[in-house]
Amino acid sequence: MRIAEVAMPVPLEKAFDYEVPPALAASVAPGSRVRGPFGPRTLVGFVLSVRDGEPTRELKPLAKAMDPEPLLTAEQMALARWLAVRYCAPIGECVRSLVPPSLRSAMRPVFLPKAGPLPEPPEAPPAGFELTAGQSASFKRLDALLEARRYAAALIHGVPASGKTEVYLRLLRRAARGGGQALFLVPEIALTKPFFAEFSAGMGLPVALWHSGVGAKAKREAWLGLRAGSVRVVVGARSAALLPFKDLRLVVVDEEQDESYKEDDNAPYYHARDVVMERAKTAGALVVLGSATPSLESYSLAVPGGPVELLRMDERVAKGTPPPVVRVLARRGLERDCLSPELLAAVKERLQLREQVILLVNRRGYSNFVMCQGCSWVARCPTCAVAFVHHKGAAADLQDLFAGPAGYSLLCHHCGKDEPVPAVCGRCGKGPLKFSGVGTQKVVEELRSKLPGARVLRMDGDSTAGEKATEAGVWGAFRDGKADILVGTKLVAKGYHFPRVTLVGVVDADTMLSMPDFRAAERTVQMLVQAAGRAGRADKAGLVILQTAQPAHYAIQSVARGDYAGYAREELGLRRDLRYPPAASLARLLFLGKTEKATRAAGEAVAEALRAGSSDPDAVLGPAPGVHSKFEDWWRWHVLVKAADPAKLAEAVAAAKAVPLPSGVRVKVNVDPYDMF
DNA sequence: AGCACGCCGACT
DNA sequence: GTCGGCGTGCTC
Ligand SMILES: [Zn+2]
Ligand SMILES: [Zn+2]
Repeated sequence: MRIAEVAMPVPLEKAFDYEVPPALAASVAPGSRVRGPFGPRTLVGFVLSVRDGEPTRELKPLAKAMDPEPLLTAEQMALARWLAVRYCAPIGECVRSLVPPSLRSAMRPVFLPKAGPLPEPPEAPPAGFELTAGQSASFKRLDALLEARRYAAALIHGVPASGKTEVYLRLLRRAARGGGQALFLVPEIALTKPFFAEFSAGMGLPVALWHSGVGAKAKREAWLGLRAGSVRVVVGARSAALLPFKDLRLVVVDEEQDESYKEDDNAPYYHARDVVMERAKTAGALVVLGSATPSLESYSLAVPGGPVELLRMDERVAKGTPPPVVRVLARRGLERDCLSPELLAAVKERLQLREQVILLVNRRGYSNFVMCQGCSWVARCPTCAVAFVHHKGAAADLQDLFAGPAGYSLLCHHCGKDEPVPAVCGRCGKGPLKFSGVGTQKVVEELRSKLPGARVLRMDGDSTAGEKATEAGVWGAFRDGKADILVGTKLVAKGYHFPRVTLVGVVDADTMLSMPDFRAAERTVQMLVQAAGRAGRADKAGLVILQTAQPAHYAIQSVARGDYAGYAREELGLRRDLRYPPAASLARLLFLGKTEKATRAAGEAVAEALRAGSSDPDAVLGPAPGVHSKFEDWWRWHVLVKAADPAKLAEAVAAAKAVPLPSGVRVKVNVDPYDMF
């Protein structure tokens, strides 16, 4: 009997065997879209493999082959299997993620177009462009790697405005010659209409656009065109990493540290950078990663003799421009005002020059950390090294245990450790301790009183649906010069540039360093370097003034010295000691339930089972309530599992999935997560 | 995830 | 006496 192994679009680990009726045998192959009975209903799934043999159980026959040819390529089927293993995700969901919804379950057959005549990109770059020495050296090296037509990966570590984009453009154009295909990954936030228009014009041949907002028809056209090889260049956000290619030769990942490349909401929880590197290996293509602040994931691979080649671009294109300056203002945290006299003076000076200022303030809510105002010690979990969060008795039963004077306690959101609030500093034994950071409201009030007459806009950026419109209004008003100072929670906004901003003030770097997340320092460094790159103009150096009570912190020191390599070395050492990515593999098992009791019980049961069955119980952390302990009526608790490598992690995750959960509780498994809240 | 089957409460 | 609540279990 001919048997087809079929992945159905359900969140189940396994695939299902079906009998292939002789009439369908000719059109059922790996990658074929097929319809078959599934319990009481019928579903459209994808064939993983076909074999002849004796069934070990009674099989139902497939009802139909949907298309004349397999919709998915062999490479895509292999990719689906890789996704399922790498991210501990159900195979059906992995296959599903590779097909746009309009093609996934279409009842009409999908005909694959044949590639027509292929337009060639213009050989010569547009005139009037002289590359800098740094651009030229990077381009030459990368072009040689591209010409070799073998798998290779390179990381361009280039200061902001070093002209990485021009290097990408020339490489992409080269890759698209002779039938080749190229993928340009761009962070969601940078993928604007003007950007796409300029990029398409620069390429000199049709470019497909791919992101979540692209309509069904355009997606279908792009997907089929790439599959056939007639579409040669595609620019897209995260999900473009999952597109089909006929002859992939180059992938460029711009701003490779950008967290929008990680799918953190739905299975498969993939990282686009990992996906394109895997695909480039099979296709024999070149991957170029670019960043001013490389992720530790990439940077740790870009060592001499390592799998990624490091290229540096330290020189800015506009050579006359003075480099941005980062000034560290040490504060003790005792001050009543949140804006130091030095910062205020700098703001005043910029306003007199009719320039603009952005003051960055962290979002509040999860930023209630505990810091000593005497010695700047921060209360951190001894096992996780993550800042404790100062909680107003979250769970009633916890409150009973640790009813301090005011019913507060310290909670580690990684492992769930719960401690009474200390009376004195854990380092100097004195104090006083302070319990919260600064909010935008307070900064605005202070500006009003100390700089009367300055036009101030405030942006809290909770980015809820209702606030999207007002948010755009604020960014627009600031760009149009309707205010001098923007007090906000983020530095970049989709489609906005602020050439008149010459000063970025980071009001409270300590809050960012003390976010309850093992990546807090990495994010702080990236934000500060990006801020420095964004402030300033062609004729004027940008200035970043950051206020911190921890001027000696390794992250702050590295930024002040402009020593990213030093920072990365230090951080990587810590990640190794504490077994966090990229030095180890990490899974976040997020439990979602309608009642807190059941949700927590699920976490407890799984954590207990994992610890009992493991020779390394310290590798299991939690359960702990999420930083967002409840979202849209769902309670959230999580368990973290660490492992030396992905294979060991997969074993632990499999064991976790075998634990029966209380009814009404779901679990989401996120491997190497970025979202820890 | 769906979808059916199951066994207890309050309706015509 | 049935209609329907959603707990539990299975899907080749
Ligand atoms: Zn102290
Ligand atoms: Zn902890």
